[in-house]
Amino acid sequence: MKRKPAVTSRDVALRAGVSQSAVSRCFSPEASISEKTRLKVLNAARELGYRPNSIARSLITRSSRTIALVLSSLDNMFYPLAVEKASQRFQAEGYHLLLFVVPESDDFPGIMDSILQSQVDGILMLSALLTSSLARECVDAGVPVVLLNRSVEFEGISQVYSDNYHGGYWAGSYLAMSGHRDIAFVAGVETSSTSRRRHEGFVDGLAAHGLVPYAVVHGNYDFDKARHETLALFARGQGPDAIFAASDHMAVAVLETLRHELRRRVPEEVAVIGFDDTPVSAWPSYALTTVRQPIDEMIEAATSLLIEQIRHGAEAADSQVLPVTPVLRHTTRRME
Amino acid sequence: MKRKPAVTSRDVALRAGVSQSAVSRCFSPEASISEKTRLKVLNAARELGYRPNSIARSLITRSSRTIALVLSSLDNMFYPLAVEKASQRFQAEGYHLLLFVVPESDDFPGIMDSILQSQVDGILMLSALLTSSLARECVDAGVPVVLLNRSVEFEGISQVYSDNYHGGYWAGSYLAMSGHRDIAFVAGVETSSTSRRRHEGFVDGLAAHGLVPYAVVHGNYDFDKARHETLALFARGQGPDAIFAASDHMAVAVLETLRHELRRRVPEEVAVIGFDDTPVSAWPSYALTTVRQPIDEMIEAATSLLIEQIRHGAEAADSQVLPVTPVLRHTTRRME
DNA sequence: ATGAAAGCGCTAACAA
DNA sequence: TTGTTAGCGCTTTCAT
Repeated sequence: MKRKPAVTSRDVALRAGVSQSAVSRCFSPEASISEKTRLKVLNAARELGYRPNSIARSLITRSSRTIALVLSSLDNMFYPLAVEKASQRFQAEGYHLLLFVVPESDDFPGIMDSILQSQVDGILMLSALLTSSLARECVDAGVPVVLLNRSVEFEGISQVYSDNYHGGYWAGSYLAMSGHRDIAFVAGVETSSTSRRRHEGFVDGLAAHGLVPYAVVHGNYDFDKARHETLALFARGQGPDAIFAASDHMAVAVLETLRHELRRRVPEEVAVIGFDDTPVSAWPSYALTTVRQPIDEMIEAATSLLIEQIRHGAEAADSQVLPVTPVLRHTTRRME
Repeated sequence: MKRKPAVTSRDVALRAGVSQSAVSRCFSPEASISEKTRLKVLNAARELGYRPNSIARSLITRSSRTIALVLSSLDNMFYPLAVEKASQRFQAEGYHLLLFVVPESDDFPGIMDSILQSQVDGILMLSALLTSSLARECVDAGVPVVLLNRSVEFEGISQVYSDNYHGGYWAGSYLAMSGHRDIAFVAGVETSSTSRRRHEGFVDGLAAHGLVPYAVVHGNYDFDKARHETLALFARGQGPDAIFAASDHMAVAVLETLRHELRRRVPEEVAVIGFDDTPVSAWPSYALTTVRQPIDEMIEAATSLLIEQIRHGAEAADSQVLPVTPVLRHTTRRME
């Protein structure tokens, strides 16, 4: 387990003929040190292959300069994209990223414990697993948390989300205005606030045109589950003439099932709308009409909020909601 | 920056009326301690909300129980899948994952420095950026490295890769045997050993049937670049009657371009083969014939190798090559 | 089984 | 500007 004894600042000090603290100062930007000693130290350091031990530094500064990024799956491209963007931002700010992929079924309190033990400076949550008691633990431990597209009934925690309600509303009313009457919703995970808000918006959007949903099924944000539910939707009766899915990932599953298993033409027989606007929805084979979430801006806002809160404490906790944008492509009919 | 003073083992010791080392022992599994004190300590710890500080532990044990996972992009689904799997494996072994997404253009030596400073116990490289001098630094620093689907001219570093050469060979010879004569290759990044080996295999596979490539273009593993190169392939002359792409991600770009921009029927006019077998290639709209990389097994092998090496030192360095499997779907014609 | 004491490698007062 | 000193919170001898 142990490695060969590493080169320490003392070794460098000895070799450079200066004190250990001089070496330390050499490696912290704002410390004052003469050019002469700086050079001596830097030389000795290079010769010895010295690298400051950031663990020791963290211990004393009480800051690991590390952020925990928590999510439950990477198979919806929304998440890889978010991770990539977050990684860039944090790297630019001098933070490392500790990644936790926690399947919904896992022992989440245990994971939270392990996250808190790891002394991260902040937590960026893209997963729906944070209960309010867990949230309280974070706040008690003084660890800033920002939730992305999640919500928890606990204040003092920042949240960034897109306007899921209006996205759902737009989808519902757009489909209604396009002349559809039997409009189904493929929801995400039942407990997810994101899916619930989209659902609510959708229902209200339909209601504005005197409609109620043809059916609501649960796709759990999962490809295969969405496929099965689509099949089920058409198992008896006519089936819907339009489907709104709570994510592009599920919308693609719906589309594939419609075209290749149910032999329905899209959008002529059944229209489809997704949510997210991940790259796949722009691919010509799908050309999916969808509700765009401004993912880059969302990550931008979330990281800024988190860093702000790390620097200035809990009073910086805040929430932001970003607008969504309809993207019209070819899985819906042109209105009139 | 600093947080409220955390609860330390001393606080717990005071409260429980035992020594600080007793508290420490309580939280290390193999230490000997009486049931009585254990209970006292555990109670005090709970009351105080104590959580061992893993930074301090790392400092003394010289092991952060953290692995650096380095990759250059997440937009090819191969990588998110790999990350997810790796995360599970490492989590199960009690390691944390530090994620580094390093665009090829970035200052890689600088990043390596930052990785080494962070005192990770090991590095899993899914990126092609490790030069041999950087590799030497890792070995000098005593940090085990495992390369996945990469290679570097430096020994003492473990490598895990799939049989890229035979994958390429199969693609080339299969297309030749299916009666194609003008077969193009859409390569990945020029410097990537993975793409090069696929290329070599492909060329030899054609040669076995007396063919040479119709053309070789560079898609850089990028969707848009692959699309442009596909367009270029058909810009003058007839264009190829079959295309082998070094990744599914590019193969999808090829397919989309072929069908929707060039109006070629696949596989009747042009056949397409990809590489990876990511989920997208199984989607009915593509039904992409491809060469499957056993991604789970690859990650499994790589993580095992890395953990082995962390435990038993550099002499455990080893390499493994895993077999690939052709997956016949509908972007190629049935032979004869 | 338990406690005292010695650090791990570093930063941050404080003095000089 | 520099060196001295005192820890950060923990694990790990070494006695007891």
